[in-house]
Amino acid sequence: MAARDYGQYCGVTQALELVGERWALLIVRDLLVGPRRYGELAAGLPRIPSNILAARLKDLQAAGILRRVPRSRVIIYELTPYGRELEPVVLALGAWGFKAMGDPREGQVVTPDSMTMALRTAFRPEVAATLPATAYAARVGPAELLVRVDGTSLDVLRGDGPVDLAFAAGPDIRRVISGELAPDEAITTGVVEVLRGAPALLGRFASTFHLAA
Amino acid sequence: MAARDYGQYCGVTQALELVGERWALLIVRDLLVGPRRYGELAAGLPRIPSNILAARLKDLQAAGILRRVPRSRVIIYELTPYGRELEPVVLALGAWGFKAMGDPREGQVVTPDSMTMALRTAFRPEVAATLPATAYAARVGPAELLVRVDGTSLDVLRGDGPVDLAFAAGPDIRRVISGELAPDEAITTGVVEVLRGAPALLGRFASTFHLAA
DNA sequence: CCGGATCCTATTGGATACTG
DNA sequence: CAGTATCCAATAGGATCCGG
Repeated sequence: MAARDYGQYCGVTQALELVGERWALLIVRDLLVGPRRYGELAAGLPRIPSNILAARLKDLQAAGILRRVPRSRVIIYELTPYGRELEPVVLALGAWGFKAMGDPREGQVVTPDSMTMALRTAFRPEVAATLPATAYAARVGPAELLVRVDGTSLDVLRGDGPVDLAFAAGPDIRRVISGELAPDEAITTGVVEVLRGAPALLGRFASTFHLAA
Repeated sequence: MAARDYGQYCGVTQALELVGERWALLIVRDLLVGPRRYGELAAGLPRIPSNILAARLKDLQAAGILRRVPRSRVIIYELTPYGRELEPVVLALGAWGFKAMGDPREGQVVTPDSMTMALRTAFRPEVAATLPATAYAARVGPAELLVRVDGTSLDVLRGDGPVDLAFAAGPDIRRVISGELAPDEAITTGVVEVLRGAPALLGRFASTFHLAA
């Protein structure tokens, strides 16, 4: 889309010329979680052809959205400050798309980076501020995340650490976040499996992360 | 983009599968201003081929984003409530893209609907609330808009009416909105031509509509 | 193995002409 | 006016290959 011109002098068209091409905003989505190597991006976007990934990285770099940083023999891609300003766009798209997500289709996966951004989208700081600081270990499919909520701040990390509640769930966790499925019901029906900690803490999780459907 | 699947169970990918195709969000942008006929959409998107416009309208309708409404012999396209919820996405894109807009390129036009959405993007209700209600007639290129600000509410309409300030400008009006160009300087350099009313009111306009660059 | 580049095919988009 | 139909150009997808 970049080269082809919409022919309008307008912020929206300008934005779409820079990040409107297929896959571009998904690369940005993953880089919003943190700097990534080429192979990590490819792994987080399993269906992207390698030539397209290479082309997009080039385009996004030329647009000043990301930077290639050589770091001890490997190349790291990271967003520039201007690229990071796309976060509201990605969050708004994610919140809107969330409502249209039905049940997972055949072959659809949940990646750690997409899950991280989904949690950021659903995070309600004003609710979290009223609750005690809590750490969760959330496994959704193959994505294992350490989620730390403290006051109005949210951290989602890969890796382990001490947590108050550890649980595993399938993509149906969406129905808990949307409020369609009550936390205790999610546990009794097996949608969420509590691995460690007090099952009641899942209610706190559901209050902290919520998006209307 | 719609049929081709990103293969992820994620709000962002879901959104991009529905509105990620070329031209789709521009159709939504224009429909956010108001219901439009096929020919009006085509006029507001001068470079869209008619087959693409027809295809997008079909896709967007199938996705539940817009509706075709037969109204007294003609067909009107209007957003559904779900489609209207894309407004934050379009505003976020517009605000981000605004910063990357350089000077207008050859052949780029400003349409009434894109200008309307740009004003909505730049509107600062918290500033407007501190100022007296004001009506402006703004002509930017061929787009002539009646802009009414009252308290925290903004109305942008086509057509005429009594105004406090009428002015004409080129695309460089962007530099006033970004704060690059002071209102009085815009007038003395001819970037903005005041047609009726007190030139000092352009300062009020610039405070009311502002987007950082 | 990582980070791409290349090649070829399949789809999509663009320009224009045409029709109810 | 509100779209279809057609044909060509541009992009995306998929497999494979290459250099450090």
